[in-house]
Amino acid sequence: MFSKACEYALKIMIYLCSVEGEAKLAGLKDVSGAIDSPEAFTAKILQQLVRANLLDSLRGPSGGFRVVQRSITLQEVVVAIDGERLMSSCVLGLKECSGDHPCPAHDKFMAVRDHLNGVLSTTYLSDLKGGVIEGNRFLKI
Amino acid sequence: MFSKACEYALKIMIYLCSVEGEAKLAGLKDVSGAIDSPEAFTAKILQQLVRANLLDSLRGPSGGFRVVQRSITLQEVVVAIDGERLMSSCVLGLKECSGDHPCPAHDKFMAVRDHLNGVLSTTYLSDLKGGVIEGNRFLKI
DNA sequence: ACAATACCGGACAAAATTGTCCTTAATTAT
DNA sequence: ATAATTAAGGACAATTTTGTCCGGTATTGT
Repeated sequence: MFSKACEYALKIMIYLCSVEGEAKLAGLKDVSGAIDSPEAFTAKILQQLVRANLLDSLRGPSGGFRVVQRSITLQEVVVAIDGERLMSSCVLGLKECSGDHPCPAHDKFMAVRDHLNGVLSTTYLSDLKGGVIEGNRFLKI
Repeated sequence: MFSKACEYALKIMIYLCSVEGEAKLAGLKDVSGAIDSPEAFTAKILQQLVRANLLDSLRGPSGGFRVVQRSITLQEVVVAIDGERLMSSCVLGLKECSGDHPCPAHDKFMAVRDHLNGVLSTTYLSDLKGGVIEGNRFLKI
């Protein structure tokens, strides 16, 4: 469904959202520890999220990463890492798959995709952080 | 969503279903031509589908491939190529993601997955062949 | 029998994804 | 100022996925 990088990205964002509402920074080690991901690879994904303006970063001692100060949907995270592919491209891989040039599965999957897009575009990171803070939702194992 | 191999597999199966209801065989060239896929790679996927008992094959002149004589769901095709991964594994990649050890997105995606599984397990190849035969659904471009 | 056809299967190659290493640049605290 | 800390970024390595090539085997028609 999502690439491995995108799975990490979602966990990163949810984690950073759950770690203090205010201004606290989490470093690379904190992040990769919290989500149990390879450190160097996690660094690359953090960079992508910073460039996509979903995270702020600060260097130097006591530096780290922080979620940008606004509401962020799961869709924004997915698009930042995996692009629009999942949202818009044909499940059978047709270059042009539209109402007047549909693949055989077009209608069936349209409904599923709309459902998925609905969830991704209406679910905010803040909707998910609660369970992590309370300790009844998990980011690893 | 699906691997490229799985996309090809679905197109292959739909095509073979649309090409005569009865006993006609289609060769590798027919298939890869009909779905616009690389021939040698298509051959590999055809082999996998034969081994998964979704296709029959016959060698020699006038040989080729044919859909096995029974109803086949999209789910069977997807599982044969991509495995259970899409159906059962956690969208955030947790090894164990269940009711009592859920990831933060567990509930949200459970609904999407159920929807997807519903479509895959209740849609038969025969439900899709009509549009291809009539020429208003397409397997390439 | 023999030649032509068409699938089988193993080895190999290319590309994409995932993951690592190491140097540089920025910032902080002493 | 200097040393310690932390992100940035480039190069590289491993793995997986996608795709190719070619000799082997079965089958058909003559």
